[in-house]
Amino acid sequence: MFLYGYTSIMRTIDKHLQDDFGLMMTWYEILIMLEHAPDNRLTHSAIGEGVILTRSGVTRVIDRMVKEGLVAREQSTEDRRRSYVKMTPNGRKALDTAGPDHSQRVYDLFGKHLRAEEAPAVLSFLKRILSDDDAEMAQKRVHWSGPAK
Amino acid sequence: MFLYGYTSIMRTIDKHLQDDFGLMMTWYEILIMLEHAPDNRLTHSAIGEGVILTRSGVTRVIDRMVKEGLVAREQSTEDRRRSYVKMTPNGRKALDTAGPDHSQRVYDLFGKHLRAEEAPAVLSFLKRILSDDDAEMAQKRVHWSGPAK
DNA sequence: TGTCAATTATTGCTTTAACAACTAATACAT
DNA sequence: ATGTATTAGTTGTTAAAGCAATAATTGACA
Repeated sequence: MFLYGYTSIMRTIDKHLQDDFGLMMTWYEILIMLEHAPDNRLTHSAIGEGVILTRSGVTRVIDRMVKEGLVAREQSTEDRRRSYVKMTPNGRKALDTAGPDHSQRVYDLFGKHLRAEEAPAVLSFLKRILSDDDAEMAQKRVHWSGPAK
Repeated sequence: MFLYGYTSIMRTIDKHLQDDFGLMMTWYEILIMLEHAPDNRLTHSAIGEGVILTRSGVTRVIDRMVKEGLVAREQSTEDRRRSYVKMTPNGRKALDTAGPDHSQRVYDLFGKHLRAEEAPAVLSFLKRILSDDDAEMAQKRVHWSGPAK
């Protein structure tokens, strides 16, 4: 079954990241997001959308990451409700350390198995699934972002 | 990103199952396993392997399912350490009710997007990933099944 | 056959994350 | 301009699941 396989693989990846680098997978993904964000910082909401976490979830994850020195919070000046989360040098270091190893692992588990002839079919299939899900999520987001109605 | 998309889809499925039928996805999967098991019953360990849950996790999930009347525990007579988990008529009813709807949903989210020309490539790709993961899990299982060493 | 090892399940404790209620700040409408 | 609605984030509480330790059997072998 798909579900089984995927879950199992995710566990594997997660465990490696944690055991080898002390990084929760969520942390890793947040660091990746920050790496690509302008000025290496994002609001809580942006993070929540990227990682699929509720607002309270984000608050707490960030709390832990702050405690570990991977990110820092900066109050926004334009909109004082907002908190920016910014990657610290320490955070970047963690990312640089874990990154190659992690990529390799993902490659071993997924990419390695993708043969050239299959690539187009597989990719277009996945793309279709995801874009469809995005559409569905767009509606959900209302629900997500606060108590519906 | 794969991770994002998959997680998001899983959430969608999970939420529907819960909202519409009051079934946790794990419960649903356990019921499916039981449906195909001889005499509709399995030991805790077997369930744990199928659903990817630690032993304590299984104990507790089953506790809840028992409380909901979906399954019942039967002490094994041959090996008195074992507890069998058996699907109750109520459990079957729940499965029959949720099944078609759930299948449809999975189809909408995944299957619908698979075009005939792509099917062979996608399937063989997935198969390779999973079989490789199985191999890796075989080693893990030691780890899983009890404190390593 | 008696001791030591392995297996099966349960329980205590901790962590992660969701939901709901709340606070603070900003946007909008009249 | 002021009251209402929205939005951003935090906190309290609860549920699910992992790890470690334990109990109860069963297996192995010497």
